[in-house]
Order: sequence, then structure tokens, then C-alpha cells
Amino acid sequence: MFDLKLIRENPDGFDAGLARRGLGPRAAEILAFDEQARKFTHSLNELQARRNASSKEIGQAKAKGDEDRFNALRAEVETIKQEIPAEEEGRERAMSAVNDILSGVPNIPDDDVPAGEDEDANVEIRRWGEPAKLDGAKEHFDLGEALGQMDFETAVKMSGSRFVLLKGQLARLERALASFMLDLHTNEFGYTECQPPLLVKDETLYGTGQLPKFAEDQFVTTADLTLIPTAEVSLTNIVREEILSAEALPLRFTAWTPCFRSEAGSAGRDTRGMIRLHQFSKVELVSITTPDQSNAEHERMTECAEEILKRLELPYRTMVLCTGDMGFSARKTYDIEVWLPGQDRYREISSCSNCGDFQARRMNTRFRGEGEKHTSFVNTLNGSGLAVGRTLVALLENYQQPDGSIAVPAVLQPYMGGAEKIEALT
RNA sequence: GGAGACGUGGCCGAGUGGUCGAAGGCGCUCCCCUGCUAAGGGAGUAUACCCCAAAAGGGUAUCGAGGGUUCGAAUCCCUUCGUCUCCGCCA
Repeated sequence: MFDLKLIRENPDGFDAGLARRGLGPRAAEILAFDEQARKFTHSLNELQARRNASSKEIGQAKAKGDEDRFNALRAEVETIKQEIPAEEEGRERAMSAVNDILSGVPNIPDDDVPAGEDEDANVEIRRWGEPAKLDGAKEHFDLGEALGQMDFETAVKMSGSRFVLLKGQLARLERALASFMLDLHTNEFGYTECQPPLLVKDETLYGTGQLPKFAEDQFVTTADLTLIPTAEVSLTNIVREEILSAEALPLRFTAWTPCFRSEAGSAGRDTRGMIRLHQFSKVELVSITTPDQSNAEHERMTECAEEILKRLELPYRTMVLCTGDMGFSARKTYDIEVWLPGQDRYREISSCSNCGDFQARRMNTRFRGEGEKHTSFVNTLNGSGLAVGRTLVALLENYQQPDGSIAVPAVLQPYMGGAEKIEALT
């Protein structure tokens, strides 16, 4: 969502920003409706002022027992009242026209975001670890199925495609990874652990930008509540409609939750294995900051996510997404891609975005500096720290042994009951 | 799920049709007084939008939300959301 004042002041700048997203200009159209709305608001305010003034006089006239004056004023108010609905409707129409356009417009990219159409234009900014070139490296689903602990068939039986049933040590590995991640983020990086609702209202999804544009990507229940596609939704909306004090910022929240995505439009992509599921678990990071802190917080958050991979000794590279590959609400996004020997390529395992005040405007989340009279919108950031399912995939592929077992990285062993490797069920 | 009560400013709380954006208290800010401390006095203290070059000033809306009645609604009616109490059920 955008500041209408800024669009008024600099319509060309707004359109230029849209152009970087590959979108056509909208400023002229928006401002035309905006001007209409303002005109209606103005005349409506004047009518209401006259009505209010006369109504007050009516009270006084009645108190004095001045019947003629009383009746004259009543007639006057009556005519004013007849004019009001038309103004209200006009304003409503114009305002919702502005809103309809604005709520479907994505965030404007930061100046330093590289231009480009798709993921091929993303720019690598750093790389950590040595990508393993294993002879005969297997993909995670072959490894998991051979271990007898990653069961797609049974999942299909009960839920259909894009689900998985983990069992035994792989089920535990999922839990171990999540615990490890949460411990790091809470103990070392100052995030507050949360257990948020997984079902949310439409307004909540609107706040973070999933609605109105991406309704098809969500699983909606019969109770009109929607399963969260990411804990970003719940964690960011913690501050919805709040006015925070600047001293309280930054706020940092983390949560391990299941995420539900319909994956509409990705038919045929990553159909095998655990890469793209309707349900997966993720440890999410969310920060609420002042505008001047948000860029630094973005770097920090990305490093928090990277630190997980370092400690698990999984090679990765960090990319800046180009203008064409960024999500709807993001102003700038870093993707962290982990090395998968089985696929012989890097795959996204985390996405860290600075949304600026885009979501804050939708949520109406503001802060007030000390001694300040006026409020400003906060900035919001979110990142995966990390996608747990994909981390499990990376672990299997990078730690696979010739005998089909999986070595357990040292930092994870305490979370695995001391196990040093994962072996087939006997 | 059944019965009842309630939702007012940062907090508490008054207000049952007009002069109420809202008494009073607490908290907070500023000033004054007081030889520390304690106490006391005064002023200020919601959000958004609009008018105004700006300030001053003014206007509109908001008393959970939405709608209605009325010349006029925090106050009456309807719907809805939420909270509390009792009962039932339940992890």
C-alpha cells in the first residue's frame, strides 16, 4: 500500500517504480479518483458542518420555546440531509476505486535492487562452503525412501499428492532441526519465540499482502478462516493496528509452524520429493523496526538465517532478487540457496525481505518517537530461518554416506538423542 | 452449545437523546512553589482526514465494528465481533 501524498507529489516517481516491476503507469488513474474522493469529502464535510450547526440551534430554539424558529430550522436540516447520501456514495465509490487499484499494486523495489525479468537476473552476493561433488549422489527422496522413513505413498493415500509422511529418525530430525533453529534465534539473536494461530482472518492476510491478489494460493476453511501460508502472516500481524513506542523497537519474533500452500500454478514443478509440498514446516523470523533501522535489520536477519547453515555446515550462496523475481510486498529480498548434491544445484532455502512500510500501511501499524506528536509507519521484515523441510532435504543430500545412511552434524546430535547417524529401519 | 452481563481516551471510570471528543481520578509532560524528601498550585496530554504558505485557528469523522431511528445518538433499535460469569461439553 502506498502513501497517496507521495503519489500526488511525485506521480512520475511512482510510475517509474512500477515500470521497474514491469508494470504500466497507474498514477494518473489513481490521482483522478483521489481528487474525486477529496472533492466529495470536502462538500460532505461542509454539509455535515451546516447540519450540525443547525441541529444545535434547534436545541436552543426548543429550549426557548421558539416554535417558528424550531420549525424553520427543522426544514433546513431536512433539505441538507437529502443532499448528504449522494456525496457519501460518491466519496465511497471514488475511495474504493483508489483502494482497489492500490491494494493490487506491489511494493516498489529499492534503488539498489538489480533490474531483471526473472530468477536468471538475480545476483549472487556471497557464497559460503564448498559445494560437494559426490559421485553417484542420490536425491533426498531416494535416500529417505531407502531408509524407510520418508513415505510418499501413504501420504498420497490419505491426502493426495504433495504431502509426505516422515517416520522414525527422519520425523525426529524435522523436530531436531526446528529446535536447533529456534534455540539459536532466541538464545543468540534475541528473537522472541511465539506459537501463533495457524488460521487467520482475511484482514490479517490483507495486512501482509496475500490478499486480495493471491487468494488462489491459500487454503480457506469452511469457517472463512485461512490456513497460514507462512508464519510471516501471524507474526507480522501481531502489531496490526498498534501504535508502538520507538524505544520498544525493534521487535523480533520467531515461530516454528506448519505452512499451507495450494501451489496453484506450479503443477508439474518439483513433483517428486519434499521440495514443494502443500504442507511444510518453517521457522520464521519477523522484525518490526523504525524506517532508519530496517536496512541494517535486513542484513542482520539474513545473517541470522545464514548462521544456521554455517553451523550445519551446509554450503550456500546468497542472492539479491532482481525486480522481476521479488514477492508482492517486498522492497528488497535476499534468497539463501543451499547446495543440493543430489540435484547438483543450489536451491532456495530461505527468503529474507524488507517490506519497508508497505505492510505497515495495510495493517495500520505505527510508532511514535519519544516526545514526538506525530506517528509514522513502522517497517516490517520477514525471513525464513529456515524452511525446515528443505533443510532436512539438504542434510540428507549433503551428509549421505556410501552405505545409504545419513551422518548427523555435530550441532544436531544433542537434539537427536546423541545419534551420530540415521540408518534404515530394521 | 444454553442463560446472563458488559465493551467509553495510555489506564481506571462517569455519562440513558441536545450545550459530550466526552466529568472525575490515575499516569505522563511542562511551569510555579517548597532549603533534601514528602506534599502543594497551574497548564497541557486521542487518532485520521480536510481548509490555511506556515503557525495560530477552524471543520469533519471516530465512545468495539457495521447498519437503522431522529432535526440531533456514547446514550434508543438491529446485526456482528470480542470480553466476563454460570451451566453443558471437551484436548
